[in-house]
Amino acid sequence: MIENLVIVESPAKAKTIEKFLGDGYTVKSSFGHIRDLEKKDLGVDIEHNFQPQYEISADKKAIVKELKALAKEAKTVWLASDEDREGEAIAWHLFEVLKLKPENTKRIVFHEITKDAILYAIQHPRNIDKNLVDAQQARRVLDRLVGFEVSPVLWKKVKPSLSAGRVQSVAVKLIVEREREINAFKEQRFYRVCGTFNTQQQAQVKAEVTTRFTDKESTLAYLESCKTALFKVDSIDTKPTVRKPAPPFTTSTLQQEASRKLGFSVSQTMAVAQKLYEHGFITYMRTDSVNLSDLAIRSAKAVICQTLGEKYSKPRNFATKTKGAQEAHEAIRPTYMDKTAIEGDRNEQQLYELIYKRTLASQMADAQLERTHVVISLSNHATPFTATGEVIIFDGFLKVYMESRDDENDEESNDLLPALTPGDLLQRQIITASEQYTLHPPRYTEASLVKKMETLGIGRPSTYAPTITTIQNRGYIMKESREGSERTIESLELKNNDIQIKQHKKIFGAEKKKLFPSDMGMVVTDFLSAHFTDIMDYNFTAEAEEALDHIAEGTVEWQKMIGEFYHPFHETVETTLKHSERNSGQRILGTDPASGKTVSVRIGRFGPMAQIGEGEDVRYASLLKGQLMETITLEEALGLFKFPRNIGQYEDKEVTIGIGRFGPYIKHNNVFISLKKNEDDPGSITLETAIQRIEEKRENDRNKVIRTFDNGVQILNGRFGPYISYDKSNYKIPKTVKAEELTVEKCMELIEKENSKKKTGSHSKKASAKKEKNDPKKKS
DNA sequence: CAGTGAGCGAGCTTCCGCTTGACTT
Repeated sequence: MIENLVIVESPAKAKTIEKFLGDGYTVKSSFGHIRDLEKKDLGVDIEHNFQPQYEISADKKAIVKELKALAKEAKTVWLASDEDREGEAIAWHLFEVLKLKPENTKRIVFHEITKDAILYAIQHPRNIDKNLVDAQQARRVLDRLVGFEVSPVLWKKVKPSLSAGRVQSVAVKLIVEREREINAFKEQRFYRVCGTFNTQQQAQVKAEVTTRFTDKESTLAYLESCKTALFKVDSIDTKPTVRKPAPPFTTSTLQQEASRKLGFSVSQTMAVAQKLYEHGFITYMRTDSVNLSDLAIRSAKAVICQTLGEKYSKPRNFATKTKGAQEAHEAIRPTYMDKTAIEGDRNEQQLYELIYKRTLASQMADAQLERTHVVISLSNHATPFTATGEVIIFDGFLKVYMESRDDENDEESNDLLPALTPGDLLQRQIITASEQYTLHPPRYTEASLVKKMETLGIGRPSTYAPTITTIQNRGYIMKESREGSERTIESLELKNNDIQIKQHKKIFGAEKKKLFPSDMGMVVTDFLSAHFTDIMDYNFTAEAEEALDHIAEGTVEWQKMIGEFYHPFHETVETTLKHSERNSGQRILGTDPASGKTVSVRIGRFGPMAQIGEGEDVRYASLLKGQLMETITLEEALGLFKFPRNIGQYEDKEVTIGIGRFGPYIKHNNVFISLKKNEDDPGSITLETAIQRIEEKRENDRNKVIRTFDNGVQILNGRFGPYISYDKSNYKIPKTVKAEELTVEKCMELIEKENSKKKTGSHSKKASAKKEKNDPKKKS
C-alpha cells in the first residue's frame, strides 16, 4: 500500500522531488505523453464532430501498466505534469487511462523544483482544466489533419513519402525564400577608405570615411585631395551609453549561443544539456521562459557580492517577449550558483560554463560606456573622416559574459581614442582605399533558423532540433559547408606622396555549416504555396494560437474552431488532387547545339536530372551536388553529358571519369574511387591527379586491415576508429583495449558479449517500437 | 555501391509535442 503517488513528466525531476517529499510519497514519471492519436490512420473521426481516436503509444505500454498498478493502491494520486497546454493534456490522459477517481486525484503545478515550491503546490491542488486540455486536443487534431491530408497530395503530385506540416513546411519555405533572395541579389562593388593619423603628440587615430565610393575614379580623386589636404578635428561628440546584460537562456537562445560560441549543432546542444540536467547541474533545458526563481536570484546575488563586490550586483527579473510562450519552467540556469565548474567531458564543461556565465551576468550591473564620435574634416574636400571610440567606464556584467551576434563583422573600431580637441591638426600617415563587395543576405544556420522560427511562433522548445533534423532527412534542405572562390582585390594606398595600387587575393562566398534548399525543397515549397496559401502563411500558427487561447479561456468550443478550419481546407485538398498537374519542377534550359534537341531539367525517380530530347532517343544525366535546377545554366547541363570520359591509361588500364549515384568517380581496373568533393572537378581533372587518387585509395585499403585471424575474424580501421568484423557483422572495441593487442580469444569474447546484448535488447517491446519510429531512410 | 529515368498495381509513406534511451561503420 502506498500513501501518495505523484506523477511528473521527467524521470530526473521525479528523483529530485522524491527527495524533497520524503516518506509517504512515491514519485514516478510518465515520460511525457502516454497516449496519442492512432499512429496508422487519421485518428480523427471527422463524421462525429472530430472525435479523436487515441491509443497508448507503443513505447509507453510498460510505464502505463506500472502506473496503473501503483495508482490502484495509492490513497491519493497527484498529477504534477507541467503547467502548460501539453502538461494539462498529459494529466487528463493519465486520469482517463489510469481510470482515476475524481475524489482521490489532485492536480498540482510548480514552475521551479525547490522544496518550498513543491510543498506549496501540495497545499494548493486544483482540478484538471478541461478547457486547456481542449485547446491541446484542438492543436493536436489540427496538426494531424494538416499533416495527414496534405502529405498524400504530395505523394500523388510530386513524389511518394514526402511530408508536409504546419511547422516543417514553413521552415523549409524560410530556407527556400532566403536562397532566392540570394540568387536575386546584385552585388555592388565599392571602395572603403580608412586612414591613420597622428596627433601633435604622436598619438595614433584610426578613422574611416563613412560614405562609400562606387568607382575607382572618384576614389582616386579623393586620395589625390588627401595628398594636399589639411586634416583638422572638426567636432567631438561624447555620449555615455549603458549596455544591459542579456536575459538568462531559453532553449532557443542557448542553441544560438552554443552554435556561435562553441560551434555546436542544435541537436548536439540539446544532447549535452540533457546530460547536464540528468546530473542535476542545470534546470530543465526545454523552456521558453527567461524567469529565474527567487532562490536563484538570491544565490546569484550572494556569489556576485562575494567574488566581485556589491557594486557588480543588480538582481533583476526579465519579462518574456516571445510569441506564444507558455512558461511552464524556469530559464535554463545552473542548479547551484556557487558551482562554478562541473565534472564531465569537454563539451559538458563548456556548455555549463556558458550557462553559468550567462545566468550570473543576467544578475549583474549594467556596463557604463562612453562612446566618442570624432569628425575629421579635409581642407579641400567635403567628405570627412570619422573616428569612433568606446571606453568602458564600468565593466559591470561584461566582466563575465558578452553575447555574440550572428552578423559579427571584423571591422575594427578604436577602443580608445587619444585626447583630442576641436581644431587640432592631424598628420596623415597611411590612407587606404580597399575594394569591397556588398554582401547578400546570410544563409540560415541551424541556430539562426531556430531564432527565426521562434519569432514567428512556429515550433516549441522540444521540437526545434527534431524539426531541423526532419527536414534534412526528408531531403528538403541540406547543411553544407562550401569553399568560396578566390578573387583579386585591389587597394589604393596613399603613403607620403605616392599612391600605390596593390593587389591581393581574398576568398569570397565561403559558407560554413549553412542551410541550403534542395530542388525537392523548392518544388514542394512552390507547390504548397500555390495551393495551400493559408497554411504556408507565416502568420498561420500565430492565428491558430489565438484561436487556441479562446478555447483555453472557455469562450469557444474546440470542435467549432477545427470545423471552421477543416471544411474549406478539405475542399482545397480535394480540388488540388483533382485539378493540379503533376509537378516535377521541369524547366526548359534551351537547345543542344549539337543535336538541336531541347535540354530540360526536372526531378526524376532518382532525384534531379537533366535531359536532352524527348520520347525516343533521349539522354539523361543526374545533376551534381551543389547544382540547383533553378540556377543551372544550359552550358553546365550540357557538361553533364560528357561522362563517362576517358582521360588516359595507367598501368595499361583505362582511367575513366564518370558520374554515378554517389557523385563523380574515377574508374580504373574495375575499381571505383570517389573524387574529392571540393578539390576535384570532374570536367577538368587531370590524369596525374586521378593516379594520385588511385594510389591514395590503395594506401587506405592497405591500412584498413589491422589484423586477420584464421577463423575469419578481422580487425579493421573504420571511420570511427578500429572495429572487429566477423561473419558480415561489425563489433565495437571498448576504449580501454588497444586494437593491435587484441587476441583472437578476446575478439570472440567481445563478439559474444555484443551478440547476447543484442538478443535481450530486441526482446523488449520498447526497442522494437523505437526502430519503426526513427529512421531517416537515408544513409547506406 | 557506381550505366538507372516504361508502366502497372499492391502496399507503404505522413503531422506536432511531451519524454528518454538505444544505437552507432
